[in-house]
Amino acid sequence: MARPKEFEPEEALEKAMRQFWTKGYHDTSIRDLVERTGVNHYGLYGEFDSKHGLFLAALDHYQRTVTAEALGELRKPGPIRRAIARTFERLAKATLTPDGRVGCLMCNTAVEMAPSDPEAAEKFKAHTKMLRDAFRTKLAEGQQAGELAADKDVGALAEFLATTVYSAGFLTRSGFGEAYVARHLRTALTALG
Amino acid sequence: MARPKEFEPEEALEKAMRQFWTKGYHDTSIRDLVERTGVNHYGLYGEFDSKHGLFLAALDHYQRTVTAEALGELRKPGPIRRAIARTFERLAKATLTPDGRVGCLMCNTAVEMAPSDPEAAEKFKAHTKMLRDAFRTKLAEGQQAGELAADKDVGALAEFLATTVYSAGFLTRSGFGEAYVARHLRTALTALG
DNA sequence: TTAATTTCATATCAATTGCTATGAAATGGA
DNA sequence: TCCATTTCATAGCAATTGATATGAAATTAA
Repeated sequence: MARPKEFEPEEALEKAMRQFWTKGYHDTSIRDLVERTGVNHYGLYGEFDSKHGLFLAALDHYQRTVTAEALGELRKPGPIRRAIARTFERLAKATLTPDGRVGCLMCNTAVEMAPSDPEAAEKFKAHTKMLRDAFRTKLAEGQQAGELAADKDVGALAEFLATTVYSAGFLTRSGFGEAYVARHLRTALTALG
Repeated sequence: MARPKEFEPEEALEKAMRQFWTKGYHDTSIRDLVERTGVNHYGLYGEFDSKHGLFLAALDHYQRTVTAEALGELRKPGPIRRAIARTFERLAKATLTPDGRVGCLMCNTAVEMAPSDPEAAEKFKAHTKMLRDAFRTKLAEGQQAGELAADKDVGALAEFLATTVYSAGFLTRSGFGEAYVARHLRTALTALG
């Protein structure tokens, strides 16, 4: 019994996420977000309370979509090295979007916001945990199957692989080409022995 | 035959660098820099032209001091693994300052500025080259001495180690503790075989 | 049709941004 | 001492920031 919204919240969130992903938090203005999403101030604030609230929602959206999707590779059965390499490939591909070499939103956010924004830092930590847990499960599976030496520290390797995901995003955003990133990932994988 | 300056340019540059290191470019205001350096607008602009000019000078200063100093470890004779581990230790220590867990200024800058600031991106690339060249020289030396398998790709490993330096800075800035960072560096070193 | 309700579009707010202008203060040469 | 020169301290500039206020437009229940 009122005027209907002219936008889809999920769609606006997706667009806002891409804006933050490209330009970061501080260098993205409300006006940028209004222009990008096509949603006016009233709509954005009604849905997300503030610029900061929208930002946190965008971080959740990133983890729920981009990351969760790529980690699907680790849940497929098969040799661990191939599964991990494919996960890397998918995540590396996600660092290149129509907006350019945007990198990884979580890596970008950690660098820009973690020291000064506890809420953003917490979202980042949750993201890292998601990566680490997914890698650890697959690694433990591989160790049991004899694909990974028994004396390897699965926990340490899982942390290492999670950090490597951020490294790939970092390299892409920094301007290094796909070959450079691929070389880094290949070298990192040798740590599995 | 005029009023003398009341500040030391090099000292002001050092303080400005630490401000950018802590808060990044966009979130550092001229007023922050004036307060931190103790130098007034006139002095800063007379010496560095603009906020952006001061930022670029701070990047040079970082490479000339913090980084160059740590890479000294690689020029000492001795086993390569120990030399690299010590370089990592020194660079990791530099990510912790009186301002807190600031990370690596070049890593921070690459994430924040590289896509939108060609001049900052160039400074970052020069920094990466400095790291990579230093690692490559030491690795080649070690390979000749038989410390590194002959089939190892020294160039790829040098790139990997350079990126690992940024990873350590990233982890510290993100809030991970020293043990976490040390574990990452130890795992990364296993890529040397 | 009317009235109530919600969204839309726009104007505007105080605060902050990078930067410049202005005049006083401090030096050394004449 | 007086003057030219340079720096200092402060005020102020237009532009932009995140956020809010206002009134018109669109919808449904009555």
